[in-house]
Amino acid sequence: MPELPEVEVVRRGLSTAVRGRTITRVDVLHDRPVRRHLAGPADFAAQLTGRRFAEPRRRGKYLWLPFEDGDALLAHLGMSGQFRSDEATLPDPPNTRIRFVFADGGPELRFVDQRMFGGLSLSPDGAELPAEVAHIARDPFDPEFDLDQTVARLRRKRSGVKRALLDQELISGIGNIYADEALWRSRLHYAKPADRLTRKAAVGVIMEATAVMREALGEGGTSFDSLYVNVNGSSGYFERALAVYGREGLPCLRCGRPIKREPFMNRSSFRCPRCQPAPRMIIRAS
DNA sequence: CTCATGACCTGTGCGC
DNA sequence: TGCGCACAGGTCATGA
Repeated sequence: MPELPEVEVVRRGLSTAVRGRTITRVDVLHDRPVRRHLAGPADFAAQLTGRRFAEPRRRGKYLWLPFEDGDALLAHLGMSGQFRSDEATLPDPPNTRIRFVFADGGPELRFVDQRMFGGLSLSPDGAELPAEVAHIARDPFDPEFDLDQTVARLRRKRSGVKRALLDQELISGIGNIYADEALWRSRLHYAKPADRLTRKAAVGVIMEATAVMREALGEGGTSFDSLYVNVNGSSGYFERALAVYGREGLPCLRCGRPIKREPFMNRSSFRCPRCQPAPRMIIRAS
């Protein structure tokens, strides 16, 4: 589930659930999600114990939870990560990997991750911008996001436009769903060379990506009342608002032609064959 | 430097 | 019923 809007929903949920609360115990139930904490699981638990959470932050799909006395808990949800805030009396959800217990005896925080591509680590001095996140570009919700600079860099990429949109060092937060949605709205084929986009087209596809993520966040916000976000994608937003993603064989909402699914970058791309035709082959000089 | 590819994991649903 | 395979919303290391 987690692209920018979903991660932002989680960030807001964490703000409500853990800000101002002090950790008294950390249980590492599986080592893999703390693999990037190089000092090991026991050190991870020891370092966090006794710390109090401040306001959670986000860049792109990365989350970090600063502590009031410095450092931060760095988190990435990967493909299947969730944070859950549950009363301590309730059993762990399946695939619970890390459990945080708090001094106030209130709800526990549980990091749940089926595939374990995500993970947690302690980022020393990471309150402002963790070193692990420094290579990630600003996302379009960032007040300092620079559209002109991003457009200029996009138009220098010698790759297909979808690959460029997914490049978290160019613009962060966009994943497979919102890339496909932005391309459909912009009537662009995923393989259109980024450096053949007009300035207008480049601006347009970034604006559409931003717009679709903003709409998705709005949907997530209205239905959000706990930390649970459905990994299976059965939330209302996905049923109602996606134009192409996951709609293979269904009619294009603009022209009625059946949506095609094609492999691209070891994943699926969905497009309308009429609205988003394959680009003409370009023979580059030298 | 840039770009493309496969590895990293578990679980589910489908066709046979 | 059981098995094998395709597939799942991400990132990173490693090659060319």
